[in-house]
Amino acid sequence: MPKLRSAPTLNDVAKMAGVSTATVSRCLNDPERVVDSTRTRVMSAVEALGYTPNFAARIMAAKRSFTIGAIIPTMDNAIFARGLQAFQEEIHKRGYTLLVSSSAYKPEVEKEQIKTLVARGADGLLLIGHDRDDRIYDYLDRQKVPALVAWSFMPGKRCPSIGFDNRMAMHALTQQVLALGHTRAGVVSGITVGNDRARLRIEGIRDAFRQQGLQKDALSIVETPYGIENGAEAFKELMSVKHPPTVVLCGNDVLAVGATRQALNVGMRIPQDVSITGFDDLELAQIVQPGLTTVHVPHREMGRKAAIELIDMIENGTPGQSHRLETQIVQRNSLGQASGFPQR
Amino acid sequence: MPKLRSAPTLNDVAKMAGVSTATVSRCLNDPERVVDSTRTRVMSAVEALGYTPNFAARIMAAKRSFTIGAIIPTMDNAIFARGLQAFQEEIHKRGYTLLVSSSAYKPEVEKEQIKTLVARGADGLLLIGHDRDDRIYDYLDRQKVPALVAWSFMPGKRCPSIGFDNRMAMHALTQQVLALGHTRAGVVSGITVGNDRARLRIEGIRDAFRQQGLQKDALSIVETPYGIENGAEAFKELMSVKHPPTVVLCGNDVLAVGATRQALNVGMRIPQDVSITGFDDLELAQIVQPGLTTVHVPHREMGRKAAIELIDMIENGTPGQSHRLETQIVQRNSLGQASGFPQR
DNA sequence: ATCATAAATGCAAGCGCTTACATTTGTTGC
DNA sequence: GCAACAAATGTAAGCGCTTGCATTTATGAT
Repeated sequence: MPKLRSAPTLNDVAKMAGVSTATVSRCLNDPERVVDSTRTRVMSAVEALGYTPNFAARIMAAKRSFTIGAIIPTMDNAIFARGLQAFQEEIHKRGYTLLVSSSAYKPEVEKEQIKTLVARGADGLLLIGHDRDDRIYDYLDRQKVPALVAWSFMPGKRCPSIGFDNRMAMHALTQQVLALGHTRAGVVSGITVGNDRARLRIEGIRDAFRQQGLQKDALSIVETPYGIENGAEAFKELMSVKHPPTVVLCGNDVLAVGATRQALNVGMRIPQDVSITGFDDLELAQIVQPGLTTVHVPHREMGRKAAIELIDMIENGTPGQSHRLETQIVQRNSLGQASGFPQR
Repeated sequence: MPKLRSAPTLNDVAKMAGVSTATVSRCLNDPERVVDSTRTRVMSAVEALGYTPNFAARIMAAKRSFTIGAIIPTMDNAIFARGLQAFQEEIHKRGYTLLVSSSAYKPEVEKEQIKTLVARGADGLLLIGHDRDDRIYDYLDRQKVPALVAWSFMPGKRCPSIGFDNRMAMHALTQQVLALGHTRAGVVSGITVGNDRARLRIEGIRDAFRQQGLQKDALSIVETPYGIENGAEAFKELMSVKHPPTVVLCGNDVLAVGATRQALNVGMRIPQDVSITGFDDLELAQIVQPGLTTVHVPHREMGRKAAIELIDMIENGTPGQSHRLETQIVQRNSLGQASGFPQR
């Protein structure tokens, strides 16, 4: 029976070059260890056969894959794109490949993806935010796969993190808002369950209000999934009360853009009639009219640092160190004084 | 010497449950084949040990991974996000996992990523556009990994494709533009080398101009990488001549948004002073002011159909069938009459 | 030449899983 | 109670690669 032609293996190459599989393997992974003449012979056999190593086999034998996995909540908008791109560039420079998958903000999907990536031999994992079942961390420990959290900075958690202090950043922005005389604010937050970033941003707002001695009911909060449409809906909801807020603080730029569109649609002027702020400083923020006042997050730097730290954890077995990055408020035109302010 | 505690294997589970590894394997992959009582026993061992199968081993033994790879040119903006999300949802429904990587529009990186994904046992591949070295298709054939092209529709190529006719779509848009009296157009295109989409869109524009009997020099074309900033730069360049075009056709929405910003920055009114069009109909297009007239691409449908087709190729060994999707021109406000038109 | 030493290569044991095939156990009809 | 068959389980051979160790070959000092 004729054997099906199938992908060439190490063995085929070895036979063709007249050497052992070990030598071929070394040729590929550690070329200095084999003498020039054989190497040339082997390489031309590789070429002639169009051989590519089978990673599954390689991973299994070497227990090392030079692959890093990342699980992000969504690919559907730009929130994670820039940082991840930087992450990928950096690890690529160091000989690793990135595999990404998205959890759609669903904890159980994330769990599954983590297992998939680990089972597939990822040498390390990049995760977003700290919020997840403790058993996942146990699992990672047991499998001895180092993981690093980004987009959040909370040292002392089970996973080292590279990011910024969501709470303080939002706190600073809110202080600025309050200084402009606003006393009633609406908040359009992302879904907070399983999302520490969203939760902490709200806390930051609350901190500032408390500090200013404002009542609790000065704040009305709506939670909604990320998405422009959702931002618009939430804005509508916030505005449909007797004394609507004079400013709407949004959990991110995508929501803020939705809010902006809705405001414009119903003929409100920004910031004269209502102020709007965002978070992230995506490209969107400078495109929308009026330009969005928002919190700038150093996405690329975060991606790069995360890559460096994670690879250190992988290669040197270090526990990993957390890094805190600075955010910065970007003034554009969507935030103004509260109407009627100053008054005395 | 104490053995390092390491991840539990099939063997550990088998021992704990007092069965053979074969039974455990069957429990996991084909539960009906094992009787209830043993299954319970095995499952609780799995639970107790926190066992997860090692994919590398599984792939190697089963020659099947239930993984599909996708290589997209970039994750840095939203162009591919929506379609890919739909793709992922659909394959997930059918029990597959998606692994994504991005080539940064570099052919040699793409080639490497393809090999990585194949070597890693991907059962099938989703590729963007047809433009690539023939040897890559040879390689895919040899490895017997089915591949499908999206974002392009060109039956008869080596790979079946699911997408739209970039040339016709742009042709239709340009006809509409010309009907408004424009006779000099600027074009901001993506880099055309290795990018059939970009090239075909330009061809579509040329077709329409030719049809209208317009001179060749009525068209000035600038190529630039995708990116808002680049769009702005390109626009500036196009406008810096004696008789600048009255309309700028952009290869995609991202470039168009950049062009829009630049126009606004130098005080031009859109569309009174200059018209701008895009391609893709990203969310961006409705956010920018004025709303962008563009070509709507059915991203989600494309993603879904691609998933269905590719899985059919994988599971039934079919050669794969190409599907053509319809695009649609979306009128917003960035396209208007040529200034001074109608004139006679 | 000769022997110690280093460099290059080969040998073969796994890595953790699936699966054809063999064996055991359970079921059914008479 | 037993043959005949089906269902459940076990056995063991790989899948393609890496790598510790053994062996061969080259190098160089004497």
